[in-house]
Amino acid sequence: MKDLQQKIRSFTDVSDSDREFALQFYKKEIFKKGTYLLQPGVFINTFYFIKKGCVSYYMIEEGNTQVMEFFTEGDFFTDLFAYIQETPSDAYLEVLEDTIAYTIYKKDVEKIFEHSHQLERFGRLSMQKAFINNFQRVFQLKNLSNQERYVRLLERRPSLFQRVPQYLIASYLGLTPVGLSKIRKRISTK
Amino acid sequence: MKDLQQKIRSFTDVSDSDREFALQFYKKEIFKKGTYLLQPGVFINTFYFIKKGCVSYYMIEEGNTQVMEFFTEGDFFTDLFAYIQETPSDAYLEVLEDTIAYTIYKKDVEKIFEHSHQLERFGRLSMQKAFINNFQRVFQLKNLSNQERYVRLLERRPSLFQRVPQYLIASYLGLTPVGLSKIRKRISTK
DNA sequence: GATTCTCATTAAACTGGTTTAATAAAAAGT
DNA sequence: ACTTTTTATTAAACCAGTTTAATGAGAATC
Repeated sequence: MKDLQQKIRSFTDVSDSDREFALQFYKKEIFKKGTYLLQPGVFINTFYFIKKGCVSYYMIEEGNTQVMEFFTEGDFFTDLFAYIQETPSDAYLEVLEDTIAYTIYKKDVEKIFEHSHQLERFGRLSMQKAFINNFQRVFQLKNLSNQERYVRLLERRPSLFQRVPQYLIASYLGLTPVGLSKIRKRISTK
Repeated sequence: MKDLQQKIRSFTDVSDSDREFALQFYKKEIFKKGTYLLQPGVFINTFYFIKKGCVSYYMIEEGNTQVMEFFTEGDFFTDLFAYIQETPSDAYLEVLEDTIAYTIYKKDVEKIFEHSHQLERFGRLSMQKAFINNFQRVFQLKNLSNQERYVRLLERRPSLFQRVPQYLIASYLGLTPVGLSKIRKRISTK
């Protein structure tokens, strides 16, 4: 759990004993490609940390798959919207590659935050991080063209294009596969 | 500061003494229409709570004003992105109506979170709220048509249309004024 | 090795927006 | 009250995407 320890440390200073307390609740799990960690209508009470692998977070709106996010190595994730609000999810979490993750139940996460002021702070800073990520998403969706968003994704997460089919990336960018293909062509011929 | 007290209470249980501790740092301020609370290049070290009035949060991208949010009565706000990251802002916070707000400095916010575990938790839950708001924004930008977003805004924040010029609402929705006008016409003639 | 399935590209017709510019109406300033 | 400024609508030309359908190429299955 070195990677998980390191991740926690990257947010804020937590004492060794606090970190030990937190880590005891995590358990390592392996998920096969094609597994659903979550489906619509279900309550989600698990938080995940990816050690190795890739998971997509998407919804189906009027028959169209809408990819909200891809999670990869080093990401903490869950359907945070349903998790926080404690409502049935509208989303899928689908394992795109064989994945190794550390998992923890919400009730244990709450025990951790309850355990000390420092760990509660870790919780606040984690939420800040989640906010920042999401804010950048809003910024890009609102203020950048589809082409600009494609180019940025290519720059910032190039490995995604190696491991995820293009039609899912198109959906993530808010495009159809045809639309993305056109953009790629436009770029390559100039 | 009844409204501010109530707002804090709505997040989590905080003892009377903790609440007193927090409230001491807020001061009431009045801002005239047209005032900028923030401009690009500046560090923001203030958090605001609106008692009465309206403030827009926008950026200028390639010459175009891009409204990210409107804040009104009962909203906690700042340029949370620049505030968290402690980087110079890219944004404006412009007072759209004469506004009464309670303001607090970041260093005092940090004192508050430091003061007790319960207040730290209040901080975490506030961040969760900010995340949820922003998540819904991503959802709508990605998965709804412009027309659907317009209709929803009309339903959910009808008073905005009374107090904010339409071209700013267009920008908030990710449209030009001409585009919004067309959508309004399309809806009214069916 | 042949077949099937999945995925990316292309073409053609279409659509919901944009840009630019003109007009009208309302609000603000003198 | 008159003028100026701000805001919303409309029209016309345009464009970046969509939808549908066909084609091709690679990977998986038998």
